[in-house]
Amino acid sequence: MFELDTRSRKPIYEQLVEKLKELIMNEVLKPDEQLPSVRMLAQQLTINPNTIQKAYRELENQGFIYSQKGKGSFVNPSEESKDSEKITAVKGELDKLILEALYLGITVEELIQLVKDKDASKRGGAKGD
Amino acid sequence: MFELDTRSRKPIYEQLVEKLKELIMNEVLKPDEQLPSVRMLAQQLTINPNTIQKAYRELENQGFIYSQKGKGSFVNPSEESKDSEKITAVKGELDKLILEALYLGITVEELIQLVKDKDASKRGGAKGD
DNA sequence: CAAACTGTATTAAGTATCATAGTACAGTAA
DNA sequence: TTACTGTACTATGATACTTAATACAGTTTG
Repeated sequence: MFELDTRSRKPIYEQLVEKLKELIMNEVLKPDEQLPSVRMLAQQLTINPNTIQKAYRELENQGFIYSQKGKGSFVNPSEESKDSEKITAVKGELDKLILEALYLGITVEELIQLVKDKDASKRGGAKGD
Repeated sequence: MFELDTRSRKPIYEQLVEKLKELIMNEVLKPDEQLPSVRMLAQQLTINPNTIQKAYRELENQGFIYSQKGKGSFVNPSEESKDSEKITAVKGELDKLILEALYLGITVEELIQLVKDKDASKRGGAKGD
């Protein structure tokens, strides 16, 4: 289900958060679908359950999932996870990256195409990666 | 010259790298212009010289500046810092962020406008921030 | 009820990173 | 020489990451 890079400078739980976010945003994991349990996923990835839980807690804080004691963790419908603070933050990040892209010589047209492609793959449901 | 957030979860040297990158990419710091020396900047920001040097080393690794023993550190002309690995990496980051932006409900038109605005402020030399 | 799942919390230990401090060496320019 | 530059190294304290071992609380199934 995942590939984690142990020798990366990025913490394992962060890599896990990124991967799961991607699966949720690409609707590979559907709204209200149950995620693998903390212990199950830990066993599959050969990682400590605490690390998994840390990732799940982070995903919950970011609004991507919700957890219920005794039941499990589930994908939060996207409408629930939209808040203005986050939108502002993402726009700020985008601003930085676009500046860097332009500085590196990537053209405006290329960037626009990147946006359009991503939108198409989202609507079409095709695999964007 | 800078504002650093000590209570941030981000390391000081990383914040410094980000700020300096921005100044370089916005051409506030011109090509071949000399940066403040390690010790000077450390004194101004009230942080340890080692931390400054770590930031400069990182900027040098990323191709944004070059340093000469006994002389100082200088802004690398942008042509020198374009390498394909980096372009690929930035595109990958952009891909992730665009997906997240669309997921949060930001429209394609908004994103395209963001790109155009950034390009305009770059060409016009106006302050984009 | 009991067993087997769920999420959650806590403590401990080892490792790594971050930041500071102090010192030192090498190259450049007045 | 003097006073700048970048660079390197050791040491120390604080914090973050990861693993480990338990433990508790809630849900579901038999």
